[in-house]
Amino acid sequence: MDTKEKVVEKLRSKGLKITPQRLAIIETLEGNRNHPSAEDVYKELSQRYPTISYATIYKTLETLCELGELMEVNIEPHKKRYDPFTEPHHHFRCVNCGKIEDIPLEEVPVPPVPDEVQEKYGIVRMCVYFYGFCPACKN
Amino acid sequence: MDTKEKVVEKLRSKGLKITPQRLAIIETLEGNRNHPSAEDVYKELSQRYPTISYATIYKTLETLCELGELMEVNIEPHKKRYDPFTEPHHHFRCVNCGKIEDIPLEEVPVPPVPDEVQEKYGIVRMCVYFYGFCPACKN
DNA sequence: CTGAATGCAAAAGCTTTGCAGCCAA
DNA sequence: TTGGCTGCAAAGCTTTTGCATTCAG
Repeated sequence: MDTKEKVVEKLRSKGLKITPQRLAIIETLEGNRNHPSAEDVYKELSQRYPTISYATIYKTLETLCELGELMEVNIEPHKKRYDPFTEPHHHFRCVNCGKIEDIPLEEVPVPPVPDEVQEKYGIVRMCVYFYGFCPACKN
Repeated sequence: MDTKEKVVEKLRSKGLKITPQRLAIIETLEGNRNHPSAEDVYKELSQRYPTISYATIYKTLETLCELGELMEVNIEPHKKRYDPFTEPHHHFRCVNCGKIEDIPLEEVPVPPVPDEVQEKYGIVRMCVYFYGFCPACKN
């Protein structure tokens, strides 16, 4: 995700409205590396905005995904997580404690998709998920 | 997944019971390359076994996963799918029609996880998901 | 002013659970 | 005989939807 200012700019350029709720959600996400779920965002915001609703959270998160400012991380069955860090990278999930971490491309290099495959399937996205025991849980 | 006979053998060796429902589920899965969901299995079996329940389906699918005879495929955000073909391979999902296909390792080779990463995270599983437009939907 | 966004409540979709009765071993 | 399994119904959890109200532009 870009800076708050740039995201606001992008919203405006698409004719979307800058509401206090959207601003708050963007602020919560800016620089967030915790892969928050909708619930995480709701819990954090409901202190400041007691009347904010899940409907608004979900719709705004979807909007930000459509703008390319946010990525869905479906590493957990039945719960979407969101990642404001949209540069290509992998994800890891601890099967013991559930913690999710980024794994940089450099740590696990993945060669580009061969042209035939790219052509055959019109690949638009590739997700690599790792499961294991995080350093803290390896005991 | 192994052949029906071997899976039955494995169940028996773990002290688990061979029920008609479990047999039917195993039969449905044997050689199935469609990545069925619990609902798919239920719909197929409820003709033959009108009283079979989702509870039984889900529990049996979980049991087979624990035995290593089945793999969860979480390529779809809100629906678990199951794959009896447990050799390493990738998955593709058409963002238009939802069709799921296997992509063999040979088509998109992925180098082994580097030792440092393997050590640091105790990786037990790696999933690679591709999204795009299947040949039929590229129009 | 006006259409888009919000928030509530209800519903939807998938999965899990509690429990009484049943059956494989 | 008996502990594990089944099936029903209910509940759980996340996400979506309908709609009246509110508000940004």
